[in-house]
Amino acid sequence: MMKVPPLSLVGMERLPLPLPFSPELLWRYNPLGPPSHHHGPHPPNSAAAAVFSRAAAAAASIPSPLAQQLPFAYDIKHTIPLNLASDPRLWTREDVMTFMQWCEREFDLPSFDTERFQMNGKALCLLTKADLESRAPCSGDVIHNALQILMSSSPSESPLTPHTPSSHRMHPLSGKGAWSIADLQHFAASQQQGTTSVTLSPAPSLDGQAGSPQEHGSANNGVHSSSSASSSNGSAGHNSDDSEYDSVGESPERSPVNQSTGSLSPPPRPVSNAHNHPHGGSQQQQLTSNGTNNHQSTHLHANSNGTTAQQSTANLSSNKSVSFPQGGGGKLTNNSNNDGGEYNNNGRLLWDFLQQLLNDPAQRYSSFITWKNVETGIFKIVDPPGLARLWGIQKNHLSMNYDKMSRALRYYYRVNILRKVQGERHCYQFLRNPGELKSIKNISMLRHQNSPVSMTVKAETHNFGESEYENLSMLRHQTSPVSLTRKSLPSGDSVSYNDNDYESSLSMLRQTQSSPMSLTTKSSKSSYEDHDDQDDQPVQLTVKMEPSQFINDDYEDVPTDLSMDTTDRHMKDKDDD
DNA sequence: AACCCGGAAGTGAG
DNA sequence: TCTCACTTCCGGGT
Repeated sequence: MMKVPPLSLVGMERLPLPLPFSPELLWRYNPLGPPSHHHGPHPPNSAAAAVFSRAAAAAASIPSPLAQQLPFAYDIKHTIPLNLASDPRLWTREDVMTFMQWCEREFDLPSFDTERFQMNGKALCLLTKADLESRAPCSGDVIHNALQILMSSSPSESPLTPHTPSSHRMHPLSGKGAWSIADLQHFAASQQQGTTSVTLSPAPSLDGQAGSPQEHGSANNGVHSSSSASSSNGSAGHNSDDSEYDSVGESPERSPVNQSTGSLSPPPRPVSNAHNHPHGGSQQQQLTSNGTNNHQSTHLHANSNGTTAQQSTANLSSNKSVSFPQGGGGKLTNNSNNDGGEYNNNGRLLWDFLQQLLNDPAQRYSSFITWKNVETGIFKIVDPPGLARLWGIQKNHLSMNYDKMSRALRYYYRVNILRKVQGERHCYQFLRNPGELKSIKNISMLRHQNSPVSMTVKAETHNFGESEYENLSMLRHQTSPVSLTRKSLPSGDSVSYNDNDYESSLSMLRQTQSSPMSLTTKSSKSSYEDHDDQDDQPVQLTVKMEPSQFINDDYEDVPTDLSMDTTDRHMKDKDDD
């Protein structure tokens, strides 16, 4: 198994985006990459600003320990006004102003619109480069790079710095607002250096929100709604420091990563809200320092030298706001402390990862993956190789490609998390909403509920109207504990589920509900690879149901005049032809 | 050639 | 040791 293949992240240039997972991810990589970037002190003049920018970018791409080796990084750190803390995240609003004015002088930058930088240092650091550039068009990149260097040289916040559990819980964005391309490249380089393997810690997804076909249609009105949903959660995510974020004039401009990680990585929250409150007021981050949850799942990371983080605690403890109790490094936290008992998989699962990309408030990943119809959960992988690379990074499988990733996607067919949108390349459809998925302890359980194929709806992507969708949604809800399975169609058998089939299926459902069938659990090597025993049956409708979940009345409401064509997934291509 | 499919075996984390 | 959620590889189809 090639986890770290000899490939670089060539092509990551096309990924000028922060990944939606926590920048702490980078910490896991040993900072053993050669300090190839070495730049002299930046010239303190405007002509050198570009050089500075480039140098800073290079420096910023280097993990903190390396950055600290850079004269440049050293310089800027010691050139900023003395009254400024070396860690910009500790700055007050006034400090930010001081810094901005210093930058103006130091780099001969145009005057800033101070109104646009009415924020504290932490908020400033949360701004992405794009954010900064939008606020300071001619100098945002410089500011960004300067901040990156300062942050990088601040031990506690270095993405690559080993850290204590407490540091681990810093605000996901505080360390590094985003993965720069350089980050990725450096990461790849460090991987090639034979540094240790890593476990990535993605940001958690937002639950039960956008992209969930089953979410009440009103909950998501397209991209923007998902964005707003995330945003609302995002603000919720900044618990202890909300007041400070207030200083950020335009919260939407806050770093999307920040938003996504903050909002998408809700610590423990009541499960009941996952479904009922798409916008999850419940997702208010319980970020108090009591955080037993936090510590529970946090890890102590050691770098290659075996040293554990030690230097960060001071900073972090002094900066209360950064403690962001997220499921410790993104472990699948089945934290018993979790009131709701939901699993916070933190984007570790593919579906969650995709949801995070899709629901990115700033839509920064739309060049990789985008909703085609958020109402129905249909999305398109715009850049399959790119997305696969992102996923590979997320999982530390750098040899990931679309072929492999799509195989993982196909496993979701069986558990009715996804289906393929027929006839459209790279188009898939979520069949379950994230909240629902998160409430499921493990996906394999779904196969017992919806095993291999439930009534799969052949939806027309473009005209899958909301009403129709609602029907489908309802149908899926109703049939959630039930699956209709037909397997092993003989070749040439073109029988498909037409409306009549669907009717008969419903009929079966209604019948079986009065005589519930018990679930049979099989163990198999591959959790998704269960097979029913009827494989030899030409056409076999199997109804599996979970009596306890079966509600009679629900099926009374199932529309019988669905205008959609229902078909068995297994039939798809044959039928289409 | 790219995409899509699903079987089979393997992997790493929990 | 077992399960889970993939990952990897593959042969076959479109």
